[in-house]
Amino acid sequence: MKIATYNVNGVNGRLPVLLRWLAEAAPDIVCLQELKAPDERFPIEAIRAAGYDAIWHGQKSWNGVAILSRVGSIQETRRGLPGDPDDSHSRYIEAAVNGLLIGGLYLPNGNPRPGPKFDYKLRWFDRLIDHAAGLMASGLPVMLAGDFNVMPTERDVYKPERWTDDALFAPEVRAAYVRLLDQGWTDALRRLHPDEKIYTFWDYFRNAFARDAGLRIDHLLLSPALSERLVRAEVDSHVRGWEKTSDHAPVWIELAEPRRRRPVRQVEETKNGRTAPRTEAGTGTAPARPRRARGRRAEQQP
DNA sequence: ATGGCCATCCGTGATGGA
Repeated sequence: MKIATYNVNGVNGRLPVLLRWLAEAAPDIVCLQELKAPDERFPIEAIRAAGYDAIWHGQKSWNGVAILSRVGSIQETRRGLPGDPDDSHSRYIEAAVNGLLIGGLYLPNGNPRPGPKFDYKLRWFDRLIDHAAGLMASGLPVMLAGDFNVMPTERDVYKPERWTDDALFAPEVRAAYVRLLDQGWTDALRRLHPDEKIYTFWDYFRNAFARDAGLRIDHLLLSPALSERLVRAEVDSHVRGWEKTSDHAPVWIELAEPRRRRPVRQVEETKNGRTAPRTEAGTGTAPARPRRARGRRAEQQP
């Protein structure tokens, strides 16, 4: 199963690029950010014609998030983060899709720093961390995906020294990202590419894409049950080079099918010794993992 | 250090983005 996140920077202005990328990449599930359109102007007909169902939370001019799927129904579980009834920004949408729980998010930019926008970013981040704690505690296979507007480390910025005071790289914001990950989330791109230069955004100024002056700010975070299914994680950076493109590139992961709990006898008959030790079919030989990583079945027991 | 670009809206510039 292929799952992507893409900050489209205007879903209507970007529709040809979005449809071209959907046809080429054929993701199963997509989180979109920065729709920049009210609910009634979401291009649902074109997206259905491309083979996708969708839910969306729009807003005039700014923000806006959506979840697309071509693999079964989308059961919306939440729109908007809890913790601030006065928050009018459309920045979070959550749904159960194809056996996963997916939170699609667009974290505030926060510039200039300091200032009220930066304060809003930190408060929003705190609300995300609170909500994510509940998702993690559920033991469900959960993914948080979207534009986090945070470069986690110096490796994720083309020129870190120029960004130290920016709201995307400020110490408080990076610390909040660490607090989130410390709940047990896995940064999918970094786990599979620990030392590579990976960017997901290149600004429109100064020929940034051609110079590869980029930032890594779009992330896919996996709960333990999903992290162990992660097989690929990539950035479709060539899309950033298309005409009339977004300043972000699509980012995606590939998840293996959930491992089945087969009888031990069947495992031993069908596999040689190389894979048999990895089974969790009651052999007690599965590799040590954090307690949270136990299967759903175990979590449901009192 | 500055400004560069792009999308949106009852627009002819302002604002937000990162």
